Amino acid sequence: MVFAKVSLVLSVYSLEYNYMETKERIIEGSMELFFKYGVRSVTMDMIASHLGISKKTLYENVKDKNTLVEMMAQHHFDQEQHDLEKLSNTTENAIDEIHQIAVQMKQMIRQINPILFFDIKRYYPKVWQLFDSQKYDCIGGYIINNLERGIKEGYYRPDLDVKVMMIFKMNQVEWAFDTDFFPITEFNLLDVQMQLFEHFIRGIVTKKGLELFEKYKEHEAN
Amino acid sequence: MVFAKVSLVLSVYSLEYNYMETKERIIEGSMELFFKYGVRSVTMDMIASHLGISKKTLYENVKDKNTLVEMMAQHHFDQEQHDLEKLSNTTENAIDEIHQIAVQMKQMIRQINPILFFDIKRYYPKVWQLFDSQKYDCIGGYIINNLERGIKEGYYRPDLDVKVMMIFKMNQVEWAFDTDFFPITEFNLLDVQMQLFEHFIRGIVTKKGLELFEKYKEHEAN
DNA sequence: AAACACCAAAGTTTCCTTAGTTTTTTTAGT
DNA sequence: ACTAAAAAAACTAAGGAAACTTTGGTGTTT
Repeated sequence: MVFAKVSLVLSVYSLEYNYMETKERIIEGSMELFFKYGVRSVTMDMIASHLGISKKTLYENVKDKNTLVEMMAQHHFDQEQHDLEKLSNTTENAIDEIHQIAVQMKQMIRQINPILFFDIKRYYPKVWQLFDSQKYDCIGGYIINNLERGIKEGYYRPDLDVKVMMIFKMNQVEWAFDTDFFPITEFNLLDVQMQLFEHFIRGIVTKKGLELFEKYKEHEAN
Repeated sequence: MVFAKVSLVLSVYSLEYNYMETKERIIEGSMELFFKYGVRSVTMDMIASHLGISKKTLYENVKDKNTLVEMMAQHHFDQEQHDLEKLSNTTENAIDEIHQIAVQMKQMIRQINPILFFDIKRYYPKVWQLFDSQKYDCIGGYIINNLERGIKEGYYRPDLDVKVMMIFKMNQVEWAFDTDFFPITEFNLLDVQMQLFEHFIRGIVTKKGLELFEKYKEHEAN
């Protein structure tokens, strides 16, 4: 009787194992490898092997490597966006919010081998461009909202041109990922980004905002 | 009249008994083969043959191979849990208990071909994930109880963060099964796990606890 | 800068095995 | 003898492993 119950539960669970699952698995699995080793050094054979499927099956689900990289990047971008959107509703103020953005960026940079950005930019320039424009639409809008929120709350300087600041910030992030300026062998990507992020914040806050920011920084250090 | 009634009851009873018996046999029988040869190399034909039933009968009781792997894993997990729960009531103290856990783990590893874990993780990732979360709920809780018991009895250090230790221990076990770190061709899985288990115990005990642990170790060597 | 050679990896194809299903044969019970 | 159930055998489709072909990135030479 009890045993039959368990068996029933497991049967229902098994039904989810279908087509969408395979594609999702492929994206997640390839993302793990790309994050760890970059794109160029991860072969399609490796991905198939990692997933326990044949190359044939992989190609039945994915047109080619280029498409896979796109899908992976889109997936990651969507996730990132989703995480950002959650912050608007769960943070107390603009400083808390921008501080959480920094924390999230830190986590992302920790789990991604910097060679990933290099590889995509160089070998998959279309993918790079695709997300370059999406970035301005989505994340850019998000930054503008945060800036406006901070101005309203009195934490950011009221004379900020929010559009200029948005463009500046987004270019700064991209610029700091550029290995021409900050060669990987000389600079720690995480350090560079965090340095520039703090610099940006310090440039936009009021006295009141700075005090609050220092508090959050202190809280994070403990 | 009465005779006809009894006969009906017995028929219903034996039908239920037969059904449960077959499914149980299938799980136990497939578990024997999976433990010995892993999952991938054990075919449904082999299982049917091993059990002396036809493939048709096998599929009348089990939806598909995926479901069978899940059922087998659940069955094994339940057994493991049951065995663990018995230890709380039959052991004299926390050291005795954790020592018995080590003994049980040793027995389990002895009877399982390591390729089983590899196969499930790679080819049945959903099954792997299913039991990953269950692990933290059940076995994690059990470890915390043992740690709290040991602290109360004076065998474990009172400043232990039991939650941190639980998560650490569970991740350690999983990590030691990872063939990326410990290739099967170079390492004996049992040795690795026992080494790490002893190291873990030595890290949590008081002086008093260590003396007692040494006693149990000595007793086991004889 | 262009041409060339090399070779690993992307992408494709082939052959085989196995999961799952169906049909045929055998067995057991009445 | 009859029938239902189970076993054995045959079948189909899908997926895996391996082999094969093509491509593109890189290095060398002119």
